[in-house]
Amino acid sequence: MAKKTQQVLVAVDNCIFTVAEGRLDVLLIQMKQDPFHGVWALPGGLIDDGERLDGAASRILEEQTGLSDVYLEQLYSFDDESRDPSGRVVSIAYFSLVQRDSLELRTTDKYQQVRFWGVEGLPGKLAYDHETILDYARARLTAKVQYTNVMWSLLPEKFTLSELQAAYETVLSRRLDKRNFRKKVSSLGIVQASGERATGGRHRPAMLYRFTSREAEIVEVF
Amino acid sequence: MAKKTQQVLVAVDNCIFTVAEGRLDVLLIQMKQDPFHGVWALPGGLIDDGERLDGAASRILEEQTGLSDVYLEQLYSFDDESRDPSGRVVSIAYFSLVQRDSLELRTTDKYQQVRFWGVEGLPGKLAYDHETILDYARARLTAKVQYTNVMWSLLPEKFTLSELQAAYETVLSRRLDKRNFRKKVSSLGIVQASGERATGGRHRPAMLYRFTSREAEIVEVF
DNA sequence: ATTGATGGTGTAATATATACACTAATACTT
DNA sequence: AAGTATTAGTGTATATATTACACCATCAAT
Repeated sequence: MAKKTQQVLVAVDNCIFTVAEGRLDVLLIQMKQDPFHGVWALPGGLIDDGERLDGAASRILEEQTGLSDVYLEQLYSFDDESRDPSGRVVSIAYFSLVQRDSLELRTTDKYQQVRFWGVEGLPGKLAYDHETILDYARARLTAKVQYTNVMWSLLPEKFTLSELQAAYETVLSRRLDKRNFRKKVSSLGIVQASGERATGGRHRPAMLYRFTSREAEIVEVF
Repeated sequence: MAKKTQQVLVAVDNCIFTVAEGRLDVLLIQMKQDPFHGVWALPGGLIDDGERLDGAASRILEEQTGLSDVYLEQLYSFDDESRDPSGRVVSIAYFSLVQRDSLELRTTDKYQQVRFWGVEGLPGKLAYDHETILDYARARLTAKVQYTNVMWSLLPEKFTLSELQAAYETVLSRRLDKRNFRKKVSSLGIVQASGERATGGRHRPAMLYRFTSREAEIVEVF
């Protein structure tokens, strides 16, 4: 491809999901600078020269939210002409699932705040075309949990089967049958008992499980 | 996102598949200009200012191969630093399935030739990172025919069930049972008998079917 | 009339998915 | 110590989906 210049910039945006209290949450930052003063947005920004797309996604996520070591998966490219009022920007979106505990969020003085918001209770319209990106990411997430074991990235190392089931129910927005759920995960072999039990509940203690593999795999879950 | 300039260009590349004689073929052009003189490549190029990504993909496909009105689906973005020797180029790849008959291929004087090649018999190493893109597209294609009705874009309006089965077998690289195949497609309701029969074979004439819908749909085929 | 080639059909066995209800073990309360 | 509230944990019967498998039908060509 020939040498040339273009009036187009390349950016990345990150859709980071987590599950908390039966809610699917997405990580947003609140903008400070016009034209989006006070508006919430997905963490994102322009790539640097010489920087790979996924490297840029990780760097920008860390800068804007404090999250590091997140496995980001490329989602889709968005290039609506009007998606960025400052000019033509093509954005390559990334998405990820993280476990909410063990996160310390912090942002820089370029942004007002960073926090998770329930996807059904967003703080108003998002900046840019970020609602389009979020919808696309949610659809991908719903599809993805059904044929891969990505759910591991949402859960701590050890978890109960009820917690795993609740995570699936939240992402899929539907209830699952407890016995059938357990039959399925055990026949798929994606989890194994750790021997330990969850302590402290006002009820029978639950066995703690762990994932047999924390690699990305295709498993046809639900 | 702030005003800024970047040392990165945006391109699109197209992976156009078809099936012929039991082979999965991909459309390639033969380059004329160095550093890829004589080397085959996927049709692709830089986007124009003000042009949408999918518009650029269609335009470039038409310019370089003569194909128009092809439904292109965005595949993935590739940004290996060394993918283009002339500098940093991010390429958004598109892919499609087309029916081979009724195609008139032509290219411009910027390229030597355009033609389909069997994916298992490529004419040497491809230009850029186009083998990576092709591998990715093949994986997507294999996955996609199994849970959508995209196969329609590979077939003419009317076709026999044997032709449909052969197309699936080629894309999936495995044989399917004739009776089970027919049971499945009829229970899915994705095809309907046209009433007409295929003529001219030295054998019993086959019923011609057509797809009930030529819209993209999720159907869980195989 | 025969031959060669592809079209077209059904059933039984197995595997998978679904619906459904009770007992077990703990913490807390009285 | 007994009772209560709460979540953990388990099995079976039914329905649905998948798989394996073999023969006759219909045409063109000879």
